[in-house]
Amino acid sequence: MTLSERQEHILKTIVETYVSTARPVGSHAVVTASGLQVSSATVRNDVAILEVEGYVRQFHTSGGRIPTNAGYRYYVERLMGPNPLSTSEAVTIRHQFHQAHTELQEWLKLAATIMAYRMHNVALVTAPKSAEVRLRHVEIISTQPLMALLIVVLQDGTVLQEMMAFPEPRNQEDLSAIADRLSTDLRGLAASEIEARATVLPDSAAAMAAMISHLVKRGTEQHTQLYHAGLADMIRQPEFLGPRPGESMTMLNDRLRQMVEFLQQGFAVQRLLAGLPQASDVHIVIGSDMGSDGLQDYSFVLGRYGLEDESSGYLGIVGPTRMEYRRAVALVRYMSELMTDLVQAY
Amino acid sequence: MTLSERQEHILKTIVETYVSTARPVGSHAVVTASGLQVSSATVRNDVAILEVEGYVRQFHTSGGRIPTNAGYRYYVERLMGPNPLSTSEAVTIRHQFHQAHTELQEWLKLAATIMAYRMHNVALVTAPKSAEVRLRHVEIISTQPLMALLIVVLQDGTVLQEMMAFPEPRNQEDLSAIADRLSTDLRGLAASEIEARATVLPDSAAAMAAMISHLVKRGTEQHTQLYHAGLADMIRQPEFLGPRPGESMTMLNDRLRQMVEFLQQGFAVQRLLAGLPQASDVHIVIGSDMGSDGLQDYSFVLGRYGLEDESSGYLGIVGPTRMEYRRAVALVRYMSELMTDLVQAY
DNA sequence: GTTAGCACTCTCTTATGGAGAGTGCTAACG
DNA sequence: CGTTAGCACTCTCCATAAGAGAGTGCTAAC
Repeated sequence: MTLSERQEHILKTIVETYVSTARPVGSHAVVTASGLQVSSATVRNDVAILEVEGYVRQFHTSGGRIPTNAGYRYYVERLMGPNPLSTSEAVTIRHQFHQAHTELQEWLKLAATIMAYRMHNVALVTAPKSAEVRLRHVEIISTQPLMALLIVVLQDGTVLQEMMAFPEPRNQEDLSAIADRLSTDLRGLAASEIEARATVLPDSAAAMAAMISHLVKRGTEQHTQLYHAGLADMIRQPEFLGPRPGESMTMLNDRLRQMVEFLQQGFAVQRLLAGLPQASDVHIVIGSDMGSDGLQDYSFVLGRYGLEDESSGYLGIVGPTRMEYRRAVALVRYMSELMTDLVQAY
Repeated sequence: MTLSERQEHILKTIVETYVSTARPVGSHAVVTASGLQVSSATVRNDVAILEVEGYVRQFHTSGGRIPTNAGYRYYVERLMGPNPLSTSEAVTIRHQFHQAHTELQEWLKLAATIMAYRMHNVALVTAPKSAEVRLRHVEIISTQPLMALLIVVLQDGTVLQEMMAFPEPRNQEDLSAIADRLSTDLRGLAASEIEARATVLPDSAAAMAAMISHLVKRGTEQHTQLYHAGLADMIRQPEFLGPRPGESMTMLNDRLRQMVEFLQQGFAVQRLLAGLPQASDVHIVIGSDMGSDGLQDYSFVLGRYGLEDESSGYLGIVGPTRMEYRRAVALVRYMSELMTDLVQAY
């Protein structure tokens, strides 16, 4: 069944009011906030329909309605509308963002911090990653007679290192010579090509080439570095200031812990990001949608930045399902642009 | 005034009982837990003295005592006694720790995770840092005609990178030649020495040498990479499961946020660690002692690892003042040893 | 110095009774 | 037939009260 125009207007009002007040929205509040020229009784009839359709729910008989995850989704897909950032805000952000930083790492952190601060929620940013990774340079540093540190620099600037052991002592000069040799031989090759080339090298170099191939491969698949900021900001949200109606203190604690664990376990974030559709626009995940990862209480507004297939990363905002989706989308989109510019400059 | 032997025994019992139960300890509980051959009335007399001396306090007239920060400090300094880890636990840890990891980063993370898991609290580990940092290798990668990525590898394996711009186009071959030249010229030098040498180089190379010196200097002062784990474990502690007696929900929220912000702001951690006395044994900070950083509710058990003045880092455990100090000290000490071995192997 | 006894105090839990908010229903209206 | 006014009903929230429980502080005896 499809909603009438007025019902949509009411749903929109409920979502936006609840998002800004964090309290259940009653029929009277809808009338005053929506500007509709109808009585609260009429609204009540429509709200009853919204409830059977599953877009809103009430916690107790006399306590206004709040949106369900389905309600948020309807809002996001059909009612939200565009919201360009105010130009003044865009200027402020651009200015903050282009402060004297020169390291990519600092930029990534800054991007996360800016988004977190402006949304009062957690922000995620991953480092940009190239689709095809090729070797740039090899360096070997002797640490002990039988051990050395193998350093591999990839073409996108990623640096990987690994310890290696020898059956017999090697000195630094030998190692440097080998490294130079490997650098020139293998420069510009991808992991699989290095592996192939390894078979035609002398024994000692072959072992190293295998390790290098392994490292380059790891660089390809690598859990890209993830930055997040704003956990403290998110905790200030009313969702964490006390148990919700019907919720025990323990459940509040669990809810919070789910987010903390999610952020701690980088792979969970990676899994989420990997599951994104390729469409390059901003993507919204509400209540972790079907995936019952224990993140039902959180929503994600996620975007990509960078150059398709060349060097791209993800960024996004995470917070309680009660979130300013419109602002979040606008902000993510804007930061994507800024970050894309940055990557292109690199 | 100095405490009698029995009073110390009572204080010890109160601390240990409170640490394990998280509930105020009454006189009767002290009698049964301590094994003292006196009545509860006698204990009450002594406890009254402990209270005027400031080692314990009670929240309400009829609610047992809990240790004050001073009480914890007394316990830690005089009553705690040694607690070697059980050999079985040590073996387990050693085994966990020496699983197939080859990257330093992974080891640091693992160390933090192990400590956090075993203490149900937050664990901190910093990367090892050399006191004197010297240049190992320079690499320059052209990204655009007018821009390049400068990569500097230090002798301890640290890698730093920075973007640089040129007034006129440079191709990769030129840049590689310059990098090779700089590598051989500056290898093994410290930041100040590179700066001095820069003045005698031709113009173009001088600018780069200055940048390199700058990077090496940054490597020296650098906020060393900080790893933490176990925030989710700490949140499970009863301290965060509900407001304490007399505490509002907001205060609980604030308390938690203080820790989150502390961990987020790496520099706060660095400041704390920098303030440690040089003594190489484990150091305990209770309720942030005099420093009123808003961390009055937390204690730190901190240790160092690595080789004095050569390559050393910090590790430690952070949690509510109600903490198993003895176990924490033993664990930190043991992990220090393991990490020191690791650094020596590097 | 130690102990038994006991009144006292304070919290925590449970019960009770409005006040307030918002609904759902019914009947009337255009 | 959609819309509206009116009103009883339900449920939460808050303050108050009473009783149980725990632990103390004091006093007097050992």
